[in-house]
Amino acid sequence: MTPETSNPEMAQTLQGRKPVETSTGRATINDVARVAKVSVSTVSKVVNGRYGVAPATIAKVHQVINELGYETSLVASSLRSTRTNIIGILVAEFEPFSLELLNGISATLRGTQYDLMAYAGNLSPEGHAGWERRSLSRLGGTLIDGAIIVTPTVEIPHSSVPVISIDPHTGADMPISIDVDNYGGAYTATSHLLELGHRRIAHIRGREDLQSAHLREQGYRQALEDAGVEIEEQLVHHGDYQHEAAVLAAHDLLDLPHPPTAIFAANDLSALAALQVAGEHGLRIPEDLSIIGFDDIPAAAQSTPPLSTVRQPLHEMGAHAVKMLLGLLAGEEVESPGEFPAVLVPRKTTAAPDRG
Amino acid sequence: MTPETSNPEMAQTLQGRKPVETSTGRATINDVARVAKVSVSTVSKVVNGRYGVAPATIAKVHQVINELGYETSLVASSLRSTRTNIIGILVAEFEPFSLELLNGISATLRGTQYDLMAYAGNLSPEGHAGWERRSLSRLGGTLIDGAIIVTPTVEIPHSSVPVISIDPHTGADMPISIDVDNYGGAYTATSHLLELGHRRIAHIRGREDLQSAHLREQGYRQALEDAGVEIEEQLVHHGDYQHEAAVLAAHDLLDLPHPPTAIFAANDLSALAALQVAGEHGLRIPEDLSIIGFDDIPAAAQSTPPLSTVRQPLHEMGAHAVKMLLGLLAGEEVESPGEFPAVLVPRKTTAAPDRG
DNA sequence: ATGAAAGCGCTAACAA
DNA sequence: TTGTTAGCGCTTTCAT
Repeated sequence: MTPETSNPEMAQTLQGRKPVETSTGRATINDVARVAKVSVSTVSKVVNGRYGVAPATIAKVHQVINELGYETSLVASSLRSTRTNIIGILVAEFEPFSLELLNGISATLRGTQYDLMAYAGNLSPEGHAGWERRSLSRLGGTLIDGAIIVTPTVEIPHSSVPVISIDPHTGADMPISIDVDNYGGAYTATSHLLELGHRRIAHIRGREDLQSAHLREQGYRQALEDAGVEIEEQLVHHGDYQHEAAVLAAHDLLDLPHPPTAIFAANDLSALAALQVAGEHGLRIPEDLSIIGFDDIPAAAQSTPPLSTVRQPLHEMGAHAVKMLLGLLAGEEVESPGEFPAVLVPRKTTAAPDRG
Repeated sequence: MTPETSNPEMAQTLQGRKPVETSTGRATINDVARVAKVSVSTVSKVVNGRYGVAPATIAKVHQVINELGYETSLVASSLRSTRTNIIGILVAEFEPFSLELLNGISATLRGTQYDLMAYAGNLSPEGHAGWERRSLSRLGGTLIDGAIIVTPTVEIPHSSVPVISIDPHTGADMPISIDVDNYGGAYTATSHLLELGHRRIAHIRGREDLQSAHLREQGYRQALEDAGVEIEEQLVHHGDYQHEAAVLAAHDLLDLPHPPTAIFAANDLSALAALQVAGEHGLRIPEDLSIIGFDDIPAAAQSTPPLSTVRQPLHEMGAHAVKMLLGLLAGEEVESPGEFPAVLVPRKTTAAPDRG
């Protein structure tokens, strides 16, 4: 119960002009209170602009705050109060897809009262299923006022804070979510190849447990069917949205006795992998093989040749997520919007098949 | 002092199989302790794998944890203990530059014990000077074990956690920092223009209070001088690394009675602005005007025509920052590395001046 | 092997 | 107008 708990050396600092640091390198509200000779609650009131503090006291406290370089601890205050004015965005990792989204989210949040905290906590030893539940639970309710979860793979439990999910990969009982038209985008990509004159069009799949992958495959199949092209099952190859598997897939596909003239990969990462493998096979792109991806990540524009793809309007999707979340936070009713349109971005990896 | 503080409804849940939720939507260590009929300290020991708990107790506690979906609160535990295993990256905002860096940082952190938290807290009403100090103070010492600060503009105070700064824009007393060769990059960009045959080369400056801007201008001036080209001061125009000012600058420059045939902008954002203005002036790029930027942000590759620029190896710089920070965290001595090389990326906005 | 109790830095009733 | 007090959820001695 003795009040001399910490940093006794700063007891009479107001007269000495030199800036004061706490021994631990960080001033606490207690330090401020002691130096200013007021109670911690008074300091708290000043810091939070509450009514009922004498002007002279306010001035004194502010002076000490400046002297000590005091800044309220996010952690401590968030533990006690409900509002933190921080929006959390939870991602499995910071790859191009999340980064694009983050860009749109950040831009939309500018000028509002909210700060943005992006958290990637995929590093659990048990693999990464359920990262979203863990992260949300660890941050939710205290640190952040609301969350945007990117490509969650499992159901999000009803959490203590409002949640919006972007491009959820399960079909299930998600909270309010934002999605691209996976089916339509795949249909568009495949049709583009068809219109160029391709008939032997292969597909490298996405992760089997994710609904987006299924929808993209369905779009692909439907486009072929509508064009009256029979689907050869050996041209539909396993993949999982990652580089490794796509490299394998591309090898298998190109080693076929009668290889495809075009490949539609379920995402850009896979398409880029196929592009690389095609090069190793001595194939010229797009003369010998057309390749198209899905997502339009930044790297797609920078490959040689630049990758044709289908774009998810990630920027707009992020922006929309923010608007919905702010609505939720303001206590409004919000509804999931329809699917965002996927648009064809033809670059240099698609062309008519070489009839030579 | 009564132990029945919260969630009394989950008192006899072990027999009922259905999953239990707390009334507030989030189970706490107290809920677990009560349901498992042990003390909170025992639960804490189990969660953190401390010695001295009976196997049977461990099993029971784990079972309850699963039932309740309990997850330790980052906020609460970080308030009490020193280690959080979270690295913080502090940015003014999530723009392309920081995002690129984040990408490299994230990749390097993968597989380590650390999670990554990126925080953008520029939204203070007083403008954004000093955001780095505030953010660091708010998160440091408790939430994060170490920090990487991107383009800090003021001196970083000795903080309670290890700090690495990337591309600090002051020349001053920074903590360990990572930097690109601003001078050399600017020299390279200007030389590129010179070699193409340009003589009337304009420069749109960066923010005057930032050292990087001065170095880039010096590189520009030195390259001209070394080439024996006299500098016309009216061709060196104010800018501040932002779109707005660059638009103004480009207008002024192109409205000159004897306009430049080439522009070296202090960063890509400014160059892209110039590109846009040149279009409005009816100029063909690169026939009528060459433009080169600095940074190589993703948007640079996607403009029409794609922007020639000088690249900062942001990925490597981020990776290096992580390595140094991990070293610091492990108690090792680390030194600031030399400047990272800036490399010329000629794209389609630079060409020999049109002699027509 | 287990639990009681103190306290991390802060906010918010409530008293004075 | 100011201070006292009781926690937020957790970790950590220190008893038992």
